[in-house]
Amino acid sequence: MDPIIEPKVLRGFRDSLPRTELLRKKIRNTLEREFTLFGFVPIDTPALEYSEILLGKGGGETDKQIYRFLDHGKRDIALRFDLTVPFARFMARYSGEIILPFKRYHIAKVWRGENTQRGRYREFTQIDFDIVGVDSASADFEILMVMQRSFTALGVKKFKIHFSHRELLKEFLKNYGLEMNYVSILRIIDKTKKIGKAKVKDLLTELCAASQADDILEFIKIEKNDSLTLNKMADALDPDIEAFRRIDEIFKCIEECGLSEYFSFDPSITRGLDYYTGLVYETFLMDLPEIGSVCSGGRYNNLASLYTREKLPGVGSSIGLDRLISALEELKLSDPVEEGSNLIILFLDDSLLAAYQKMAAQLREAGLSVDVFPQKKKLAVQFNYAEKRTIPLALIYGETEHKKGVVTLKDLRTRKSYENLKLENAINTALELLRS
RNA sequence: GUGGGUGUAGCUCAGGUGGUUAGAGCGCCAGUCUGUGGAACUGGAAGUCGUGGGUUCAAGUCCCAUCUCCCACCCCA
Repeated sequence: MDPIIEPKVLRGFRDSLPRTELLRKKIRNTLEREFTLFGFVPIDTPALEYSEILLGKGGGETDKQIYRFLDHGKRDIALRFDLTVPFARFMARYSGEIILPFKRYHIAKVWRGENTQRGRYREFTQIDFDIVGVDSASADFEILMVMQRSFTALGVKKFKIHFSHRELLKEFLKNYGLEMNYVSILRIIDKTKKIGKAKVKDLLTELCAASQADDILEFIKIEKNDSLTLNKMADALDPDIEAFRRIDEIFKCIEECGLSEYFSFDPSITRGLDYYTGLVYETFLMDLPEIGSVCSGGRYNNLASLYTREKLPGVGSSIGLDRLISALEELKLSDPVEEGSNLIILFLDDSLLAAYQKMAAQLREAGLSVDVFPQKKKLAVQFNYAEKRTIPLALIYGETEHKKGVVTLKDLRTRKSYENLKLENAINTALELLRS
């Protein structure tokens, strides 16, 4: 005998069993329905791109742990590690055909060769949605509302979208002459929720004076309510700057739509990525704060600068589907998915094989999803199979039924039989039982 | 990438200080039961002890390497 090859999968990669896959599909459908209600349209891009496209000219591969290799034609290529960079390339390529403002969503797998951990894989699905081609409060708010609607549609009740505006902090740091450390300071502040204020202060004092670190921490603190927080910031800065006006307008939208309970102005939100220029936000599940943000993003003023001279502002958001699913499961918000069909036709007699298939076709015509047990076996085995696959109904048709020209329908959930039914009556009864 | 832990049948786990053919429960298959299943009983299949080396007369048990998963850092989704 040949040796057996172990059916293993690559580290950080996973199979998805029907139960999981059905759940993923359901969540995708829910989200896609929301996106569509807002007028977003789907796009897709290739998994593989020229490395130059993904890495930029400098080829800063260090951070992203990109899967990169030569193909058979010696092309230097790589697997996409996010959906934003391919989107930028996409926009540059089709700038002539796409009508702006453009609202798209993109649900696809991405790959990163990073070290694995629970909820962190090397292949995972990302859900991005963006509005590009405008820089306006309306677009900013619309993205926030898509997020709010999406989580509500998924059945999440207690969540909060924390948002801020990067310009505010930038201005603040400029006053202190710290703008050259802008990005490093942003990254440190971004960790506040995770590592706590004391540690953040330690890290900050490596970059500036201790008193300045205190001032920064004071600046990013959330006050009792949003307007107090805003007032504090307005006192520290020139209250006339554009960022305040933008935040004001967003607040008006939130209030007007009655969504205040879902939003919180939080100056400690900065996002680690350096391409954000305006609004930034993260979403937290109140019953599961430890998993961090489940949906975040922000405004950028130049999406595709690497690939085109055209300036393309936008605002967008990204959800990690895998993390979202494990969160929903932990919160018991993902109702168990039925993986079976509606009805199974039991196999009692070899001579009736064709009759079973014909009946199945008729039942499917009526909109039922139908399994035919594929071979003759003990009834107990057939019933057990149906039960394991959570098939609620069974159709029994053997010699006795065949002679009488009737069928027996059985509700496997209640174990109640409905005998001597004509097939049409059985179909109606089945549809009725499924509705209950 | 750095540091720590882990790995025995499909699943959950037993297997003091190395010693003959590696066990249990659940699950699976078959039968008792020629057309109405969740019970019981009887029997059965199933394990390269993660993988590869080494030490030893002898290794699931000790040593080394490697892989997996988990935890922290990093980074983020």
